[in-house]
This record gives sequence, structure tokens and C-alpha cells, in this order.
Amino acid sequence: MPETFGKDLNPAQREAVEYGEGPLLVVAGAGTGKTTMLAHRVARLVADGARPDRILLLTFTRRAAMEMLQRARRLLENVKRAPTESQHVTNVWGGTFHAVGTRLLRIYGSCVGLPPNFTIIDRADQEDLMNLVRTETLGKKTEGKRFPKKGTCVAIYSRCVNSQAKLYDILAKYYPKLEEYLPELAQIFDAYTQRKIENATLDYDDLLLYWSAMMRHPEIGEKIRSRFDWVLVDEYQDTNRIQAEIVKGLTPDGKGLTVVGDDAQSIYSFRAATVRNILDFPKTFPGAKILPLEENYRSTAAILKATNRVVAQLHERYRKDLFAVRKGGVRPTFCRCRDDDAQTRYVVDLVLEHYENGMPLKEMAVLFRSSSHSLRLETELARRRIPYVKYGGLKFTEAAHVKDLLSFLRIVENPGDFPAGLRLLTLLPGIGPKKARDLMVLLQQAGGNFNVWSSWTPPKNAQELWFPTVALLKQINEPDRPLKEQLAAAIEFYRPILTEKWPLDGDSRLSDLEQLLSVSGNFKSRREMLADFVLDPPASSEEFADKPDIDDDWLNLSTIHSAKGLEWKSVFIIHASDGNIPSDMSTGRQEEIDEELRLFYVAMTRAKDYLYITCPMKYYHANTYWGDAFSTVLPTRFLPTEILNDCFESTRCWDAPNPDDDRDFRNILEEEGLTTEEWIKKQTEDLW
DNA sequence: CTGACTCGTGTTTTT
DNA sequence: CACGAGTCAG
Repeated sequence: MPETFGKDLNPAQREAVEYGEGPLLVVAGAGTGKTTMLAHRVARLVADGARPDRILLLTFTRRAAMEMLQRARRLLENVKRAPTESQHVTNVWGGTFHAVGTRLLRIYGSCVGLPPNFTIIDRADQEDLMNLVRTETLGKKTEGKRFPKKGTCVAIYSRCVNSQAKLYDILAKYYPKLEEYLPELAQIFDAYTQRKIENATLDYDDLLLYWSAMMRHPEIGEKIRSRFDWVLVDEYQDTNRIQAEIVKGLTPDGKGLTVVGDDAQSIYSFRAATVRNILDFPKTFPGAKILPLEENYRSTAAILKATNRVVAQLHERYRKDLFAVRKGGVRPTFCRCRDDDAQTRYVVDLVLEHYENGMPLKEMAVLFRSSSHSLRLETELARRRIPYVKYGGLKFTEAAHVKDLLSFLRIVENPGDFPAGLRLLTLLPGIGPKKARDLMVLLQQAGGNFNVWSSWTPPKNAQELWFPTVALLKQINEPDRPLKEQLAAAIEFYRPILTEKWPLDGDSRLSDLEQLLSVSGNFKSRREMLADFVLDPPASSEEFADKPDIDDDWLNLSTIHSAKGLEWKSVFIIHASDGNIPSDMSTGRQEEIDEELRLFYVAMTRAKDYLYITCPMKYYHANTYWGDAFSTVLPTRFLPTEILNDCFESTRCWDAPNPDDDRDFRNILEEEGLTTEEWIKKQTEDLW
């Protein structure tokens, strides 16, 4: 092995990089150089003669894959021997399970009855389709009952599929109140599945299911298997059962297989991810080598001391504490703030202080549990003209006007795409759900030929727009029409509809569409663009715009989930109050609380040098019709006094004078002579 | 059947 | 408040 690959690695990392073709599980704690290890391993394989196009690198985001391959490429450039064309790392198959599955399904999907022009539907489309089949199969039978909403139906369905569990068990465990609807749910799930097959529309889960099905096909399974000599899977703790089955299908005996993960960072069980995949790895692949990485390079000792204490509270855990390579450091700070305003001020002031001391904004991040938690901060950043980019939350491509526009292309790409068709058709006046459905059925019976729509007689108020609509679709459908022209034509048609639909902010929405038009040149085809927008949507409109109009320095705001795998010099975790961390919605079962704790652990371990955790002690409810004008909260239960005393500097930010109310939580305790526990009890006892 | 209306309910994380 | 589900007049 060339010397360049080893010199920055510790013995454990080096062993992982050099390890041969037997199944390998690397249990990599937070900040232990997992990405470095994987990049080196890919580079090492290529340097030793592996063909990049026979390497499969499955990661959690496309960004992670690109980053690793980038690093591998740089490492290879340092090797004397110049790589030949076939050795080029860009040929590695890298990406998420969903993206790689899509690529394979385009090639081999016909063996499982899938035409190559299938379209992929996102969560909102799934809900629309679920609604459609619900009214079709159950009609008015559900009226008057509290039948689960479409979103809940999709959630239940998805959990069944992803965990490969019986509907009955899922209902009993997660939705006990809905057990009585089991027969109806089973019925609409059947119809939903049937519908997707007929229409060549796949949801996220299908991409995995179909891939898994292909692996079981005697010929095609073998064909796919023999495409790859090496399979590397990152973030293995966040894979679900089907993904594990796919991996098993790719390398039944584990030959050439490397998986990397950390059970303490498993935060996607709501998506049916299971740590069992890591725990059972040795059983699934006998003879597997297990290598732990325990040297933490990222955080200072002071920060690591705190994160180790926090993770030790896990009810169930399988690993020892990490030890710090970086000694010393500044103790993390825990700040009780008067309210959201005080918290905002505290964070912004500190951000500016670090900035003035020479730390670029890019090296700092503000993390939060839920996307809405950053709203107040965003307002303040805008007011003070501090550039920022927000990750997580609603995606650009999920905005109604963007979905409207894309539905024109989707219906042409796949005339069976019901969610797209319904969306598009109901834009027209006089056409509601019923007519739209009938028209889609008509179109499908005609084999997707839009001429059938020409001979349809629209109702009076639809007359003006109907024939232009059909003409537009035919125009988009013309062979060899450039993608850009297709989009431009659709925007032209859609413009008046948009202006009428959103009289207030039509202009900004329109400029979003112009932006869409200008990035369309980056895509090889309509098919690729549509798939990309569903599988890997731009995380922020800034990212989408390619170059932010702010300079090249900005503050990162991110949900904790979206911060996975990233690191910054300074990290702020805001809204660390009980009810947010852990979220009120996930405090039912111990497993749920454990997952919230792992989430908090992931957030804390993103920090390299400075870590600030803030908690507003009071929340105002501007528009509450149910309850008080404000509520008093407690800091997260994951930072009990002992940990705060041992590992944190505690401070307060109370500088938002509010004459209305001076009683804070501490005062209440003092006045009433209660302990915290007693106070909580008192808050809840009335509920019974 | 569509679209404007009223009424009730509830609030996370994402490929 | 915001959104979905149900109601009812054309």
C-alpha cells in the first residue's frame, strides 16, 4: 500500500483501510475520522487495482458521497502512478440507497415489470394518491367516523413496508387507537399498491422494495451482484430492514462488504431504521471482522467529557466512552434565557463575537430540533444583515408553485402519474377532483396519447384554458425538445394561474420558477431532473441558486437531523427545553426517549471547539385560543444538574425586560418551596 | 360536480 | 392560525 494513505491514520483506521475482502463492520464513534477512513479505503482499493465502476458506495446523502469521493480522488493524485481513465474515482457508484436503486431500476426494472419511464412520488404526492384510493374504495363509508387522515395513513403504510411488519402489529404498537380501522386500512393499502403498479409511479419505499425484489430475481439478481466487487455502506445504524436485505442480496457472503456506523447516533427509527442491522451484522455475515474507532479527533476534551456523560444516560447502549485526542479546551456553556427573544440576542451576540475574533460564519452552526424553532432567529439575522443558510425543513421543491410547474413535465414523462395529473388538472377552473380523475383514467386507457383530451368537452368555465393546456402538453411531449424550452413553455402557461392563485407574493414565486429554468441546464434529461428533485432536493434555496447572493461566508442553521455527519468549530443548540428536546411527541416509550437522547448527542458532538446550549424558560403563545398567554418550561431532562455542574459553565440571559411578568420558573419554585420534580408533578396531576 | 363556505382540530425529524 | 374535512348552493 502506498505510504500516502497511511500517514495521517491511527492504527485502527489503518487496519480498516487495509482490511481485505472479508465482511467488515467499523463501529465508528462520533468524530473518530470515519469519513477519512472511508475515503482512504476507497482510494486504497483503487490504487490496488479495483475498478471504480465496480465499487458501490452507499451513503446517507448525495453530498456525503461526493465529499468522500472528492477526498479519495485527491489521495490518489498523490500516488505516483497516474490513474488511467477507467481508474477515475468519479466512476464509483455513489449515492443514497434510493438514488442508486433508481439508477438500477431504470436499467433492470423490466424484470420486475417496471417501465423505464417510471416517476417517483414524494410524501405529499403519496398522500394525494392515498386520498384518491380512499374515496374510490371506501367512498362515503368513512364519513362521520374519525378515520385517520391521509398523512397518518401514509405513515402507517410506510412503517409496515419499511419494517416488513404486519399491519396489525404496527397498529397495536404505534397506533392503538386506530385498531378498529384495520380492515379499511388494509383495503385502501391494497388499492394504493395496485394503483402504483398500474401507473408506474413509485414512492420512496418502492424504490427499496423493487430493488430488493430484483436482487431475488435469479438472473437479474446475479447480474447486479456481479456488477460490484466492493460494497461500502455508511451510516449503517440508520438503515432499515429492506436496506439490510438489499445489502445481503448484493453480497450474500459479505465478500467485499464494509459497513460503518455508530449505534449511539441512530436517529431515524421513525423511518423504520433499526440498530439491529449493526448488532446482528456478525450473525448475518459469519466471520465478520469488527473494528471499533474510539479516538475522537473532532472535539476538545472539555466538550467530549460532556458528550460522554450525556450519552451514558442511554437506557440501552452498546459502546464505551470515546477518548479525546485534543486535550483541554473551553467547557461548554449552558444558558438559561428569559425567552425566545433573549435566546436570540444571546446567540447572535456570541456569533458576532466569534466572528470578530476571526472565526468565519461558515465555521459556526445553530442547531434545533424542529424547523420552526429557528424562525425568530431568522428574523433577527435578516434584520442585522447576517447572511445565513438554513438546512432542513420545507424543501424548495415542495413549495406548491414548484410542484405545480413540475407536474406539467411529470405528466408528459409518465402519463400514468396520477398525483401529477390531478394537481395539474385541478389548476384549471371548472375541473375538480372528480373530472380530473376521470380524465386521467381516460388518458391511461388511450395509452398516454393526449389526443383523447382534445376530444373532451370541457365545462363552460374551463373552455378558455382547456385546449391551450392540451396543446402545451403535446408541445412538451415533442421529441428532442430541449428541457429548457419545455420548462419555459410551462412557465409561460402557468404564469397567469400563479398570479391569480397568489396575488400577494406572486412575484417572488415567479422568480423561483425562473431560477428553476436557469438550473435546468445542469440536467441531462427531463427524467433525470424530475428524479433528482425528489431524491435529492436542494436543501436550501441558496444552494439551489448555485451561488448565494450573499458573499461566500454565511452562518449555518440546521435541524439536528440534517446536521448529521457535519462538524463546525462553534455549535449552538437552541430551544433545549424539555418538550422540544425531547420532543413532546416522543416521550411515550423508553425507546422514543432514547432516540431523542441520541439526537441530542448527535447535536452536541458536531462541535469542535465551542458548544453553547440555550433554553428559553418561557414561551409566549401569540395566538393561543387554548391555554395561557405564555408557558413556563424546564431545561431538557438530558442535562441533569450533576452533568451541568461537572461539565458546563452555566449562565443566564435575562436582558429582555418585560414589565408584564417577572415571575420566572426559579421564583415559582422558591415562592412555593417546591423541588423541580414536585413542580412537574403538580403540572401534570390536574390532567387526570 | 365544483367551489365557497363553516367547523373542528392540532403542532417533529426525511429518503 | 392554518389546514383539512365536511356542508351546501348553484
